[in-house]
Amino acid sequence: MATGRTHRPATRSRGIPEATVARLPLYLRALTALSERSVPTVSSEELAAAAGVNSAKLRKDFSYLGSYGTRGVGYDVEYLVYQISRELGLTQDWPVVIVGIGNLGAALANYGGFASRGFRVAALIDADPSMAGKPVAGIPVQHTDELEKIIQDDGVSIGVIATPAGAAQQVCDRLVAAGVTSILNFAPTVLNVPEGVDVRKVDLSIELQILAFHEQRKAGEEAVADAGAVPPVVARKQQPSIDQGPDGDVPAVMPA
Amino acid sequence: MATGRTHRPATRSRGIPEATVARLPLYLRALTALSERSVPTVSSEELAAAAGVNSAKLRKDFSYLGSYGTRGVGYDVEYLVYQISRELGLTQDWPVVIVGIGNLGAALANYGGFASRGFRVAALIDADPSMAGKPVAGIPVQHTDELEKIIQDDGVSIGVIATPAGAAQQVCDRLVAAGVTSILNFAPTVLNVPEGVDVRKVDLSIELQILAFHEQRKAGEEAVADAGAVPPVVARKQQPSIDQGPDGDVPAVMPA
DNA sequence: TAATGTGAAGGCGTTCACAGCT
DNA sequence: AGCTGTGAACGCCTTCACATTA
Repeated sequence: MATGRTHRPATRSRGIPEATVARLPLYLRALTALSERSVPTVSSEELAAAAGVNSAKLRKDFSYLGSYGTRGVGYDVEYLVYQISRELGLTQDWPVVIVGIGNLGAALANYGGFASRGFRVAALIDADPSMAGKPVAGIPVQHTDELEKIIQDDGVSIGVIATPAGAAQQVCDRLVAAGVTSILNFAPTVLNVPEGVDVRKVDLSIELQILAFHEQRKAGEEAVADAGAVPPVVARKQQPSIDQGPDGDVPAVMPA
Repeated sequence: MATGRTHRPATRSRGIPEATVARLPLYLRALTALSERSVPTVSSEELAAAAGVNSAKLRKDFSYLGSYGTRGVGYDVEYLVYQISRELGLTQDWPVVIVGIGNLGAALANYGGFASRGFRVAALIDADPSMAGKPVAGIPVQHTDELEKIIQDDGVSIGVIATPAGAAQQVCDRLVAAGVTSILNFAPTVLNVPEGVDVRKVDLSIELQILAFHEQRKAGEEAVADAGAVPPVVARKQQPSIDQGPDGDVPAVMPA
């Protein structure tokens, strides 16, 4: 253990489950929409529908934050917005650096959702010297050489990596060495970080592959459902060999 | 139940856990890298390290696919690449449409990882008539009016939504009506879809908020750890009020 | 001998169902 | 009467530890 302090906070029952934390932003978004429509209170049922979860889960989630509802009535929208914002740490300002200002980095820099909720783009950083000074989303791009200085001067603790895969680990190492402790990684690579640094990844390719798996499965189920009946009118794509037995069977291809 | 067929496939033990499916692309990526370096075999320990998981989990994951390893030796890299690709449905070609060619949509269109693994950008679609015909990533943008025709002609079953939040549900409805059954949603909205349609979402804002939660927590732990000692040399940001008791306490703000 | 494949145990998250409060 | 808050049951996922096999 590198840090020499206990893994769980010493404070009492502050163990909000990770799954719950991941849903708080969803609730917050739905609540914000209600707030803008000046809706004063909302029931767990209504809010759950707006957030796309079931109401039991929502109530359980909220129970980890405290007893913020009123039985027989529901939740006070404004109050909940504040409580969840505070719990997520959005009542303070988080400066963020984006490294790698290609297509994706530029898209992120222009993303409005950033500023709206406590996040502020402190700097855009790119390794290409010809990018330096060029404004993207109204912010001048700075060269990678400045990375450490920017992070230290602005007290940046969250970094976004939007570089090519090959550069990601190196950028990550420099971010961490300079003091960044949370990283959002868009590069298709596994990042190695020391204990105490959080990494979340967003990976288009993985998401598509997961969809493809289920899509393939659907095609297979169709085939099963249609077995013995007429073939589907629109054969959307060639049927994959849906099954070849549970195990121990001969694969179609066995290299080497 | 809309489809009138059983929820689980009728075929035998093909119940690959969702968590496993989500990791298969990671393994595949690591294996592909090994394959390019002409590494013939790999142990669960090595491959797990490359994919950023522990080896027991990896072996369990692979056990759902079948017995593809050799005891005392490890896994044949090429063979595994093929098996996982097949399992994920990547041995066939998946045409994909991207709707909403703003900064993000353009970034996605230019993303190389697309073509590399079974996915092909069949069309780029945008509601702005002035975009029509303009090439992005070498592909001419088409107007939303063409959406249904494109999907049906090309047999597209996977759609990517990169529109503003306000347009997302409407686009989603049209995609689904035209035959799309898997959607990757980049818009910050909950999408309502009929049974049988898969939606995965990628939400920058949510990811950042989750990071902020943990970041805030770290700051709190530091404060606890440093209690009674000298303050940290670099006070990275103002300490959030780390805790105000487990529950039943008075909040700082109580609106209405 | 070395590393896979897998029962068994444990932990986490979801759902149920209802007690408790307004 | 209505809706929250939550113990309890359930199911999924992870981890352990070792029997099994090349």
